[in-house]
Amino acid sequence: MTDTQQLNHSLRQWMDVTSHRSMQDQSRFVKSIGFSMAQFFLLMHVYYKKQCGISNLSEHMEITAPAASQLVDKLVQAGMLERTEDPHDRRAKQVTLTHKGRQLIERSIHARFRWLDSLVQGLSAGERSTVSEALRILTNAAEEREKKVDK
Amino acid sequence: MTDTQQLNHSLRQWMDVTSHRSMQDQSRFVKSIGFSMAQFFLLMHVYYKKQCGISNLSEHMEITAPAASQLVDKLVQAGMLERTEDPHDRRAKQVTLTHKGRQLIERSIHARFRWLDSLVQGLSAGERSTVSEALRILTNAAEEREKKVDK
DNA sequence: GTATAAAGTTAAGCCAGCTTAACTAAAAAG
DNA sequence: CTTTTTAGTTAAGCTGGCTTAACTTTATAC
Repeated sequence: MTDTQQLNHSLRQWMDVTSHRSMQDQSRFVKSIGFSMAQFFLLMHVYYKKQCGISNLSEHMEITAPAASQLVDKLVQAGMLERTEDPHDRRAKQVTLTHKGRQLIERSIHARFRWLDSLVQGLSAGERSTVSEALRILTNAAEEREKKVDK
Repeated sequence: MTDTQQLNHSLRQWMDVTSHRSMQDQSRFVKSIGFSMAQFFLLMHVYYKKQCGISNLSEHMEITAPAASQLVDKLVQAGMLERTEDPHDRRAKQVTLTHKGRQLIERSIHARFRWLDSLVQGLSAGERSTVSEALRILTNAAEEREKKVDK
């Protein structure tokens, strides 16, 4: 087996295991906090964007502007989002997370983190350092890639 | 920084990057094939269970039995699931994926796989082997853990 | 400065997925 | 062999998220 085949195999196996897990966990978490997937996705996007407008959200989530507007509305009412006027363009709105909203997303990330954490709990010191190094490599690669996509 | 701290840091960073990505991709994929999240989750569960009953699904997805029954119904009509009578207990139904259903889930896994794949594309040979080894370790750990949970 | 385009909202209506209630049929318990 | 429990379905009704259509307000083009 060549190195490339080896890697492809590892990737495939890993995706197979995690695709199951992560969806399940995510969906349970979202349900447990009483939000819908749509609402959660939206909050997630704002979390990573830090700040964005309605049209950005609608584009990103592949829904119409009214749908985005309404979703934001409910999340503002729920105290998760803040919607303010863009000072540079008074037509536009700036949507940002409130403290409460940010906490929620961070809790969800932490919940996912715990699963991975429990996995490495049983590993030897050597295995841990290999995993640690690999994750560092992958994270960097992901960030590099993100930059390119953002153009 | 100790090894443990190092690992924790790597884990946290990685989760931060992937939690964004994977949800987004998943949601886009599901939308693109014209299914709902609920339907997709259900298919996913059947895929990993190989075969299961309505009550199992309802329990697993945390919805009522009628809801599960109805979801299954639509997916049977869509040609994704097969619903047969359990020979050992004629009250129960055995729900399994059709060929078409299995293909769909495999395509979704493959779609996620492609993202990871594109990440490792730019890595050096040394980095690749580290990543490959780490994924192997993690996959094993996940499988071990799964066994325990299943008791 | 008028016309056009863009950002967002409001309103009306549709559909999917969920729930509860009421039911059928088969198995398990007594 | 009757009673109770279990597995699943059907029906009615609610809600949430989505869409299109119509509108307001601000920015951009000519």
